[in-house]
Amino acid sequence: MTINQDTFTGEFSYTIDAKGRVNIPAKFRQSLAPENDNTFVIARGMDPCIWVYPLTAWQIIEDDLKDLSAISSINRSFIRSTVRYATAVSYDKQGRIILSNNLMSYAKLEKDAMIIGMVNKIEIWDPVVLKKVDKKNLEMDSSEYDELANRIIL
Amino acid sequence: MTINQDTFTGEFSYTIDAKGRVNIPAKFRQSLAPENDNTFVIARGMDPCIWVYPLTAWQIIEDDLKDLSAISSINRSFIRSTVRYATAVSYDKQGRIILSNNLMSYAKLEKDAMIIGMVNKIEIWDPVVLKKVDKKNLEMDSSEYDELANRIIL
DNA sequence: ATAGATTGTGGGTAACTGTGGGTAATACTT
DNA sequence: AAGTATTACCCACAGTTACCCACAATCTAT
Repeated sequence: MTINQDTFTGEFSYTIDAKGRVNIPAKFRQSLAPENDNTFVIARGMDPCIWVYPLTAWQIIEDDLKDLSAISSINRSFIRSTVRYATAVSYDKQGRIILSNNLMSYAKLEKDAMIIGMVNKIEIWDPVVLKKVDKKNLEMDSSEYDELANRIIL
Repeated sequence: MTINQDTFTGEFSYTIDAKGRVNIPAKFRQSLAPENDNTFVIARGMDPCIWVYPLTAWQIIEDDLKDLSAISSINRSFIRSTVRYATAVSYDKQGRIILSNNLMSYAKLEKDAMIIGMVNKIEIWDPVVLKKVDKKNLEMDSSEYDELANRIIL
């Protein structure tokens, strides 16, 4: 059962094979809208992970980039760095996509991968890196975090 | 007789079987609005228990999460920690849902489960953990508790 | 009190999913 | 142009999941 089209939740553990292929969780494939044509766009995440967008969502991001002049230079440089390594990838009959070497080494991915639904996109993490970042976040965020929780969680 | 749609009250005791299935109390199933399509979303509770939302209630949370900008790292980690363990689950012909291993170990669930109506959502507790938390709350909260009671008329 | 329906619990089976590898087609190099 | 490397597509299999049926206990109604 999927929640919404192009909406992803949950955490899954997969392995990357010798050819650099990872499975996209069946649940995510099912919630991908048909217009996307079995295609995602992989890009550099702002955290040390790979971001995976549905094709059509990525197209909207690209359109927004055209209005970039209005935005600060900091945002421009961040957008440049995330967009730069973006690649469209379709999954094969078994539901796998191929990760580029660039992105794999950026996210320090090797054999194991944690795939996390982030509502409008998907993240692919190396388990060790993820654990580290989790720990760091636990130590840092709490007050703003609580404020968010009060606003959003019922 | 149900009180309101998508509103849950009362406490029930159930067993989790070898496949990780628990029954949703018939009373709760009956008060679940038809738009939910026999589907709940299970997620990590703020206490060591599982939170169970009606699908449509969860969709509202998701929509709010979509509006958070990914540029802020706090937003990102908040989204990640909220959505990560969230899974949509429909109940089967016998009225059972399947709990993920992740959530079961988070809530220390094994064989027995207490299912508690929390008005807009449902909580699933391990009986032992629940008893402990109840006891701790009794010792601590009394002043805040009174203050709440003054605001909400019973 | 009894019959019928409903509810909670257990198990079986067929379809699907994740993972590995193979082969043909394409691109690259010299 | 021929050989080599890379990519795209196909097949196979084991483990898991989703779905179905069964039954005992409880509740409802006459």
